[in-house]
Order: sequence, then structure tokens, then C-alpha cells
Amino acid sequence: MKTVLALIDCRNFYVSVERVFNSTIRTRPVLVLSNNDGCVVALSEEAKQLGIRRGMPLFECQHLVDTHQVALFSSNYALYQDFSDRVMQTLSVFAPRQEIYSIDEAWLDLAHVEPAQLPAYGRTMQATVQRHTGLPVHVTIATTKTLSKIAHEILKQQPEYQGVLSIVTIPAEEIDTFLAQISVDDVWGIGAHFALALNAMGIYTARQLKDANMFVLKRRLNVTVQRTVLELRGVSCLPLAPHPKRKQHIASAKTFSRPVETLDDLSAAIATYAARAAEKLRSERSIAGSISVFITTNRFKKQDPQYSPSASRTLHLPTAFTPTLMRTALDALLSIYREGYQYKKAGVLLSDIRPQEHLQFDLFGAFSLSQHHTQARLMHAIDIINRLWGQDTIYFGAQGLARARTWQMRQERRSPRYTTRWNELFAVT
DNA sequence: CGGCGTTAG
DNA sequence: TATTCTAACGCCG
Repeated sequence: MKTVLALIDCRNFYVSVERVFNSTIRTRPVLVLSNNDGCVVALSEEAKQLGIRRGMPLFECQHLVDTHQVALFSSNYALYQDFSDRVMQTLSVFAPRQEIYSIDEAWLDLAHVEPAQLPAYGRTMQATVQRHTGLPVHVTIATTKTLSKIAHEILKQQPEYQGVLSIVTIPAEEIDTFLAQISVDDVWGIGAHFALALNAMGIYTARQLKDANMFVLKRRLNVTVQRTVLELRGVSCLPLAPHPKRKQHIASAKTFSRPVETLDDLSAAIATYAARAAEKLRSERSIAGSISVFITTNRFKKQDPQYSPSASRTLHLPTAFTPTLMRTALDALLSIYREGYQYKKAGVLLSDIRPQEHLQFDLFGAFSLSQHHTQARLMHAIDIINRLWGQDTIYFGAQGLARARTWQMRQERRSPRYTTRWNELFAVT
């Protein structure tokens, strides 16, 4: 059975979501900023035209922002995730199997669709997402994931396709002409480093990569590059994965809005990140066997003394109970904290993660089933309240009072959470 | 197996 | 003055 995959990619996703609620920014350049309003994480076509790039620190393009009336938004993940859910739900009716690849992308298995009908089918999907969510999407259809990404690059270069392209039935020579138009560093899976190495071997385009000796590439680079070559030849090596795997690591880490020096502030931050990580852990129905903590000074301030320690702790019993994880994290923090440094970032990492059912009774009797159930019920209740009423409706004393967390990220330009908070609903007047 | 490097969105 | 965050995978020692 031949593989047929559709890639659905929301165009400039965060920007497009902001534009759904704000008609005045639909023709202006728009930027969505990272935490702390520091870097550009998403931008509209108009902003790209101005020369602004993804990842740029805001201060580097401030002059363009000022002179071209660029609209700025802090990132509003609650809103974007809600729109993502709506897009994925809309797409799910078009295929028996769907892989949600990222917040703005999905693959669908279209093996059931008559090949000649694929372009029309793609056009219908595009129109349906537009109607249900107001978001523009690209739809590309191919026999491998990598080729569907290639078709997506073609759509970016050639607007006359109007966002839909199927390359399932076109002859091999025509696919070659597409591949020849794409630079090797725009091939999915080839980043800056591998692109340089490939250039040094005389490989500059996707077509040259397809025709390269994959065994040499496996030896000189790694097996993922070999797979990419095969995928470009139409041999599917990266199957659709409809059921996301349980996470092996869960991290919560953030840059502070200002340098932090005191143990008190760092403790409140680490407690907050531990709570956030524990929440994610429970949402995966998992428990963690170890936790590590790191703190780091500002590496961009080369004249300042630098210090970036980390510490790990193994938990006697794997758990998803916030107080235990928090206590352990704070204990680890105490072991690495040194006075006299300006800390800029801190984080918590959970690992040795397993399904919550795998909790094994320990042989020495420290484990109490009734205590475990009490803890699980408490966490469940807190999670439900925070989900209904918003993050941090209930939080732990060790996190410090919300208003005292002056290190917490700046989000000065966040749009309302129109769809997930009752008091921020979109109002029609 | 842990640390490092690479990639992705 | 200012510089995101999270996760997976492969390789190597």
C-alpha cells in the first residue's frame, strides 16, 4: 500500500491568530514576541519584507518597528493552543489517522483518497479550516514527510499555487525540477551545520542531496541524513505517528525579566517552575524518578562573573506530587546557590519518567497506599481548579506571592485570552 | 549511560 | 539597556 501524506501548515500561525480578532492589523506588519518581549518568534509577510527575521532581538529591529508602525504582541499561548485545538479538530474528519506534529502543523493519512482527487481534496481542507477558524493554511500532499515539506517550500516560493499542491501523481522528472529549486539548507532535517558540511561536499540543492551517496553521508554525518536522502527518493522512512509518545523529559525554565541575586527570589522561581513541571507531568499521567535544577548568569554580559551550576536529586519514590518535587528542587538549589552573582535564568528538569501506573511499592515500607491516594486526589483537585479558573488560581506558599514575583516575565503587549477566560471574552459592540 | 551536538517549531 | 523555550535523537567515550 502506497503512503499518501498531507501536510497542513498554518501560515504565520501566531500572527494569523492575532489577526482573527483584530482587523486593523490584517494589512500591517505584525510581530509576536518571546517571553519577556525579548525576541521575535513569529512575524507576518509584511514584517519579513522589512527585513525582520525570526529570532531577532527586538532591540535590533526597533528602528523598523518605529518607522513602519509595526504591531507588537507578547505571545499568548493560551489563545494559540485553543486555536490549534480547533484546527486539529476540523482536520480530523478528513482522515482516519492524524499526527499532530506541532502547534501549527499536522499530517493526515490520505491513502483512502483517489490520487486524481487529491488536489481537490486538499483545496476542500484548506477552505474548511479557513471557514471554521479564520486561519490560512498550506496543504501539501506527497508520498513521504520530507517530500511534503519540499512541496511546502515550493508553495512559499510560488504563490500562484494558492496554498495547495499535490506531488503524488506527477512524474519523477518534474519532482526533480522542484528539488533543483530548493537550497539544501531548506530541506527539512538539514540545519545550518549539516548544510555547511554538505556544501563542502559540493551538495547545494535538494536534488543533489537526493542523488548523493547516502552511505557516505551516513558515515560522514549521521543516519538521519541517510533517511532524508531516502525520503527525497520517495522511500518513506518516517511513518505517521498518531499517538504521541509519553515525554521522557519535562522542563520548565525561563529567563527572568531582571537579574536576580537573592536566594529568596531564586527559591520562589524554582518552586514556581517545579509546580509547572509537575503539572505537565500529571497531564501526561506520568511520574518522575529524578529532578534537576539549574541556575545561570547572563552569558551575554561577558564582563560579569559567570556561574552556571546544576544539581540533580533522585527521588526515593517516583512521584508527581508537587510538594515533594518542590521540596527536592529547593534542596538541590540550596546546594548550588552562591552569593554575589547576577542570575538571569533558572529551570527545573524532570527525568526518569514513567507511566503513573508503574509506581512500584517499595520493599522497605516507606510507601503508603492511602497517603498516595490522598496526594493524588489533592493534585487532581488543584489541577481542575487551575484549568477552570486559570493558572495560579491556587499555588503553593513557596512560590511567593504573585505580586512579589518581580522577576517574572514581562508581557506588556499580550492580547486578551479571548477564548479561554470568561472575563476576557471578545466583545461585539 | 551521561554529556554533547544537531535539529525542529 | 535589551538576546525564547521545549523536546527528541544520534553519536561518542
